Amino acid sequence: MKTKERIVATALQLFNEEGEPNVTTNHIADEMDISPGNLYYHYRSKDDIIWQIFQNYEEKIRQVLSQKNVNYASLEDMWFYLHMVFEVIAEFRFLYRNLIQLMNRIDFLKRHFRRILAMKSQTALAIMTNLSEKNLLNADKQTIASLADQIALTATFWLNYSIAIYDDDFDEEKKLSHGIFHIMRMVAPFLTEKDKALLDELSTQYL
Amino acid sequence: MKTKERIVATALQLFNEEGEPNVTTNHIADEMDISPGNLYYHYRSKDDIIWQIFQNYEEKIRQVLSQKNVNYASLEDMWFYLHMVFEVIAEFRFLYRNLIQLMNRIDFLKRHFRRILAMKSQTALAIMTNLSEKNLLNADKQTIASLADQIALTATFWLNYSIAIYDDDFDEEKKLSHGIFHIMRMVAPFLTEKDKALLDELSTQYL
DNA sequence: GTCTATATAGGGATAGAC
DNA sequence: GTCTATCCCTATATAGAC
Repeated sequence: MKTKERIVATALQLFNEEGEPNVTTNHIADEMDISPGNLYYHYRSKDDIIWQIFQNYEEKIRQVLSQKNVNYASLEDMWFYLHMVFEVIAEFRFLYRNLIQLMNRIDFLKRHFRRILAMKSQTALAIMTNLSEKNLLNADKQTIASLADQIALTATFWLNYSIAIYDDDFDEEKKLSHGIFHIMRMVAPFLTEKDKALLDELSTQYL
Repeated sequence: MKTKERIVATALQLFNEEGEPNVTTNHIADEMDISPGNLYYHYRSKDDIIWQIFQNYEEKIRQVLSQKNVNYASLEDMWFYLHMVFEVIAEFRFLYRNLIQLMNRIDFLKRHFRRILAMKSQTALAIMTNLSEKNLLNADKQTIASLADQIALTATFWLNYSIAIYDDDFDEEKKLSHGIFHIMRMVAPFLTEKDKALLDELSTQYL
């Protein structure tokens, strides 16, 4: 791996572990065993590094959110969608932990994140509309629209919520699947009896 | 107002306006036309000021969340509850904007906020259980429990969500009532027809 | 209680040699 | 591309006079 890529990889790791405000450019250079000057040869500023990480994030999340090649036709598909979204969020969790501050500091990031958030909502809406048309989800348009927003909000802030509410050493992996179940339970009242049962079964298996 | 109180009041105002990380102790002193030295005579550190503000917040939110003197018996009561919660959140919104960072920095704050969050969930649960027993809310226990958590999560992060999603100059007041409606729409599918109609009416009035 | 002056520390970032 | 050395700036916090 080239130095330029290593900087981004190391920064991401440290940001996720320590929180972006607690990680200085010197820390990053130290961790990589390079000099601070070298780091600044590759990136003009700390925000430049963050911006590069964000672009990597954006590429990944867009792939998940573009519905082109997938036809969501069952509850499992929705499950799958949520799982992928939460995976990407976990990989770039520092972005979500300090979202407002980062958006205020880096204007590009604000605009791009806003668009991604809208996409999340739209994708959730598309999936549920699809399920509704297949009679797998029994809810009117208004309810579905409201659920879609709610799913986007919950996915975005679930990690913060679980940090706020659980003990610190609570297993990372569990937090994620807990979040997915949390969302599925919001949808549960509108599922068919068969899918409700499936969800209950999965609950006992995973939680 | 004594200087000690003015410091807290000014700090709260600046934190809310500029974001806590962007406000230094010098800014606070400047804004008050006192010297930085004087500020440090009254408070040992910046975190000490934040801790004092937090205690003021805690007192207010506990009053809202203690259900002792209120018997929630109608949809309007729930509305009222949400309104009061959102008011307090708005008054201390800087806490919510940088929640994770502040919790990591100030250990007391973490523990206390955790307890308050649990109370929010419990109060929402109590209200809805009450409504359910009066047949104003038609949902099973599992659904109600899930809704209660969802309400606590949404109330906590609604402000961040609206900052993330809306234009910056979007009216503060509207953001709040928008959040209340958002929560009410989550509950709507389980309301009586009469209350659903009431909600729709209020929607057209307020949004 | 309040001021002025200052210590201390650390972070972001650059210059110039190699 | 990489290093060393260093500059600049700002933030928290303290000392000591009034």
